[in-house]
Amino acid sequence: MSSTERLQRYLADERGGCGDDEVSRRLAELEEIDAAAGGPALDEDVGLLSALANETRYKIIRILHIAGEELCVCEFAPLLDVSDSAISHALSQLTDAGLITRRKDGKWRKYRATARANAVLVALDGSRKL
Amino acid sequence: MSSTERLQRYLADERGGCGDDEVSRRLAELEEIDAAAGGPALDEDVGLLSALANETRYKIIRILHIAGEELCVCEFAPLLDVSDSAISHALSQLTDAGLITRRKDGKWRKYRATARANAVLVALDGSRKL
DNA sequence: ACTATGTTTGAACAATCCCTCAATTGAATG
DNA sequence: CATTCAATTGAGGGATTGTTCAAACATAGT
Repeated sequence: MSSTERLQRYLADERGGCGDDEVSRRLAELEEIDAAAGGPALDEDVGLLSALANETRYKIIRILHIAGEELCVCEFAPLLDVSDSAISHALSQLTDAGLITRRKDGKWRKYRATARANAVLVALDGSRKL
Repeated sequence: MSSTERLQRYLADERGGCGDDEVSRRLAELEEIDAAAGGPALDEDVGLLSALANETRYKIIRILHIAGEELCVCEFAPLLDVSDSAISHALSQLTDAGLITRRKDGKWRKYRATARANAVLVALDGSRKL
C-alpha cells in the first residue's frame, strides 16, 4: 500500500476526509477513472497520434485534408522535401493508423484522408488559440 | 524541373490536359494547398501531437479529461506505472505543448486539461469506428 | 534551523524513430 | 519479352525519445 500513502496524506490535507471511508471512496473514484482511461482505445489512439506526430506525415494528412479529394502520390510528392521512399514509408504508417485509404489506378496510387483524420485536424484547427 | 516530370505525365495520363496551361494550373493549385498546409500551425500541431503520442502522457491527459477537474499529481500517479520522475517529465512536456495547466497549492501541484486537449480527445472519441 | 515530504531537474543509456540507399514489385507500352 | 516508370520494401545508421537514478528545489511542520 505504499503507493497510496501520499494520496492518504493529500486527502487528509486538502479534503476534509480523515477517515478510511473517505480515502477508499476517492480511491474507488480514481480506479474507475483509470479503468475508463485504459480501455482498448488507448493503444489505437496512441498509434494514430504517433502516426501524425511527424512533420512529413502530418503534412501529407494536411494536404489531403485541404485537397478534399483523393490525390496521386505524384501530386503531393513535389510538396514534400524527402525521398519517394520516405514518402512511401510515411503512407504505409498512415494507412496502418487508419488515417488514409489507398486506391490503385493503373500504375498510379491515389490516397484520401479518412473521416478520422479529418476529425482530428478539425479539432486542432477549432481549438487553436487566437 | 525534374520534380514535376512525373506530375506532367500523370496529368497527361489521367486528366485530359496535355497542354502546358493544364499542367501549370494544377501546379498552382497544389502550390496553394502546400502554402496552406505549411503555415506556422504545423510546428505547433506536430509538437502537440508528439506530446500526446506516448502512453504515459496520453493516459495523463485522458485521466484529467475524464476527471473533468484539476487533480493533484499524487492522485493520478498511482494509476501510472512509471516513476514520479517520469511523470514529472511527462507533465512538463504536456505543459509546454499547451495540453495542461499547472497550479501550485501549498506543497501540492494540481493539473488540469486545457480546452485544446479536451477538443482532441473528443475528436478521437467521436470518430472511433463502432 | 532542521527535517520530512512533494515535485522537479539533469545526466545517462537503451530503445525507438526517420531518413537514405539499393533492390524489388507491379503495371503499361513498345 | 524487354523496357520503362510508379511505388514499395528492407537494411542500415545517425538522431531522437523515454525511462530511471541521483541530486536538488520548494514548502510545511517541529
